[in-house]
Amino acid sequence: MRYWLMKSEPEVYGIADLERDRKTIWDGIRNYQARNFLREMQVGDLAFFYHSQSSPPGIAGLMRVAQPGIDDPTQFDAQSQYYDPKSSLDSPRWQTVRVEFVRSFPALIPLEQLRQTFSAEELLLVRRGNRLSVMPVPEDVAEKILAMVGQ
DNA sequence: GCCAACGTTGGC
DNA sequence: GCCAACGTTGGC
Repeated sequence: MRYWLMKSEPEVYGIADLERDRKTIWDGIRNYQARNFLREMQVGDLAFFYHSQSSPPGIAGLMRVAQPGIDDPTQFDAQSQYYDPKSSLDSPRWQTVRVEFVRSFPALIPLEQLRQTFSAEELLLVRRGNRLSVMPVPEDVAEKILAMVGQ
């Protein structure tokens, strides 16, 4: 099983929103490294839903990749804050995935706990200065995270 | 609100 | 291709 971690600000779109919607397009990623990870995703991959810019920040739940290889529609939308005039229908620049809700964790796993448990080598998230919003999580680390919430 | 750590842009 | 300036992310 392949695992990922994806960040979102719960004030903008949190795990509760995904639970309500069941599925969503993970749009608005405008960072090449994050986009490259999105391009690698396959149907059935699992992704931790991370709440950033919140108090405390941490992992709030789990989702599954339902449809990979989607051209992010917001790049073509001149009204969108994610509009990219350098992108075109002929050569879209930004790809993403549709994710589906799996579960909300009974309690958020705080970033602080993740820092105490994993090294920067094990989990990119806890690397100093890390700002990447989409990243892989090694399988053994993912299993330990799931064990923390008794899954 | 501050600021460290990046990523991007653009002049040269 | 270098690198200074600027913009953004995200923890605190």
